Amino acid sequence: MLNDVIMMTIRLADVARAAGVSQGTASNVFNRPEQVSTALRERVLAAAARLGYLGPAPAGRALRSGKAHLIALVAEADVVYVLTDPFCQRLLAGIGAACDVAGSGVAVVPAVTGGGGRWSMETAIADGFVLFCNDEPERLLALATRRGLPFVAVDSGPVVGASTVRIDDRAAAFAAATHLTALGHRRVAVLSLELAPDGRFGSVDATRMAQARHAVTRDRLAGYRDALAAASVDWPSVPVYETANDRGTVDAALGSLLSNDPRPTALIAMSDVIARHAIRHLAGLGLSVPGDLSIIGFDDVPDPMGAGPPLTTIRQPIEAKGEVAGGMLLGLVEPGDVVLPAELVVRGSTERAR
Amino acid sequence: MLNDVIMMTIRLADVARAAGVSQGTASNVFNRPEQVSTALRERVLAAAARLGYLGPAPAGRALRSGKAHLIALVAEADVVYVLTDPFCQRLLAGIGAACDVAGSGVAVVPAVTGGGGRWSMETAIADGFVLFCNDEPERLLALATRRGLPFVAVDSGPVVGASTVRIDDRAAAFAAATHLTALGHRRVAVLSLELAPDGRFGSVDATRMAQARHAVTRDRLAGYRDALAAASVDWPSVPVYETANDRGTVDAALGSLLSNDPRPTALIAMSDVIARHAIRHLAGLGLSVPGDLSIIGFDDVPDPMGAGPPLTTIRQPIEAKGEVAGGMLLGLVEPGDVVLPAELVVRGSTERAR
DNA sequence: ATGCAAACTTGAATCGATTCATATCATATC
DNA sequence: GATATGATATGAATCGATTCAAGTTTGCAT
Repeated sequence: MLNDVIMMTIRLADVARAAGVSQGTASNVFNRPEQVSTALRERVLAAAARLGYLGPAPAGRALRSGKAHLIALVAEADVVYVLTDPFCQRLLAGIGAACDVAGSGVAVVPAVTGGGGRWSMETAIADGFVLFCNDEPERLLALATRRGLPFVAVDSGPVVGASTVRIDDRAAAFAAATHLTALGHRRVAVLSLELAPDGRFGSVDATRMAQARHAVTRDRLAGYRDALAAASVDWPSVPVYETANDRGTVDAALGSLLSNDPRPTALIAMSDVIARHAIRHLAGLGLSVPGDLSIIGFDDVPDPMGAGPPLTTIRQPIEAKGEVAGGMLLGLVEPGDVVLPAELVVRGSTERAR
Repeated sequence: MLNDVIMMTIRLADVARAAGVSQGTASNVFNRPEQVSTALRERVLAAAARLGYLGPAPAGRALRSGKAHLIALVAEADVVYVLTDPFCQRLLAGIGAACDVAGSGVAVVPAVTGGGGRWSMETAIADGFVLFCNDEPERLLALATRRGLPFVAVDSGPVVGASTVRIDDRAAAFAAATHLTALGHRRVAVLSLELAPDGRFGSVDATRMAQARHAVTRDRLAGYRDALAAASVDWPSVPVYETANDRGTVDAALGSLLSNDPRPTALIAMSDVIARHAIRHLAGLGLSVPGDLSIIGFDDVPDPMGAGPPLTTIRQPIEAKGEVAGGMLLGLVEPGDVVLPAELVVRGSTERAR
């Protein structure tokens, strides 16, 4: 024992023994120093230093205390996706802001892992989850409920019995479409996000539209419709195309859309990403924005490419969404259904119809 | 006991008892199902379902197994800073890529926390750390060593006994400055990152330069010097200004720099952030880039503003840095001192001197 | 001296799982 | 029929701390 050459990790119990105090006291030295007399505290600390004790082991502490001091952003996607997507990045930064004030950490967690992965919402050591619902929220909500830890859903729409954070997508979309009609546009088309996660894209009819399951998509669509109808544009004849928020599906949608005669004078994109892909596609065809077509986006995320005209869009407070959601989990914000403000930002991608 | 109304969490032991097997067997059902006969496995699973067992509790598992399935990016900064800084974001995405293949998660950790924060490199439950050394690495390295978990340092320069990931900053800086001299520029000035973390900015003399502690800064400076000297530019007379990579210090540096007569024809910025601030400052003065001055940056990070001319710069593989560092921690990449390639990217912010 | 409250310590229980050496049992081999 | 083999199952030890009721001291006023 005395001459043991094997390097062993020092435990709190070893420190306590070396200092000649109980383990409870040793624990107090590290966790509530004011409870321990100065002399004893120093004796224990000295013993700890002498033995090379590294401080209370986080895993043991987490097991016993039930706190991990970590909150996680969960999405139905890879870790890389979350860390790469501009929306998620800003959401994460917002969560980080809340964590910084509470002294917690932030992690990224896929809802489930494939293969032998051991890191998912089911296995993550965390105190709570922020659910990023970029699609029907049911699955994520079910998983989170099953895990039995607190959670807050972002962009899920209202959920009974759960805390949620969102904007009024319908009103914001109404403002977006109204901006265009106010500029005199009457031949408009909508480039939508996915209505259902079934891999179907392209032209959308009324049946399909009624299937929209994701709150955000459904509400934005409703807002566009209301605004156009309010301006006496015949909604059923407005072309609506479904895209996957990526280059391929936007290109395909535009290819089909632009063969319509007469061509629309304005495009309503349900995201800035879609809007920018559209602008790129149009540029490839020699069409200018807003000269030939006006385009309005949604979200107000910076352009990773740094190219193209500044986008007219709806600014939504993404960081604030994260900060509120994280704050709820950390006891900084009253839980509930929080609706944050969004606003129209007019830049250079829209102009008066000719 | 039978009529206990209190909701209690079900433990593995409860499941084992209910299924009439040992706890060891119950554990095997969840962790090495192939070790357990089908009949028994189903019996245990049924008992688990009946009791509403949520699966092995992560905290208990982490304590016993010593694995957290999480790796963390550590910086001497807030969580928000890391999640906001474009360099860190990409580093994080690279780490995430490695995590995705290994089935691990990724978190952000400040080196130390202020106040009562419980989340720092000392307390995080993780399997290893990626150290983002944007300054002298000593402190971070010491902290990581003290914590006793594996770590990999990014941008620390070589460190004996530790794994590191970096680019050849000196060679890359040489290429940057050579690009300018090859275009005929002879009156150049350097906008540097911080040489020492003491809050001193502005004009840098030889003494100060010799104090450069951060490997990246030191090496880039050396590269610029070598390249300029190789083109017979008198290095001691080249103005070097230290900035904090932010608007204020860049503005101040340029204010002083541009009063020199004759004015430089080219600026060498040690980061794209500095370069963009410089361009903005010059634009405010009615000076155009590259018309009036050429500017070269470093890093190749996208412009969050999406404005200004496309920047000539050095592209460094930031995601790859993260992926390699993470990979080392996860056993996907051989540990060691890895030097990744960087390359000159010529865009529109530099042109031939007149 | 005595009584009492306040301050400090202790010890044992507990958090929830994993691990591995050993025991059991049925089958296959000679 | 005896023995070796492989597949399964067991149980106790262990990971490393926190917590709290109960016990012991100390300090102070009377």
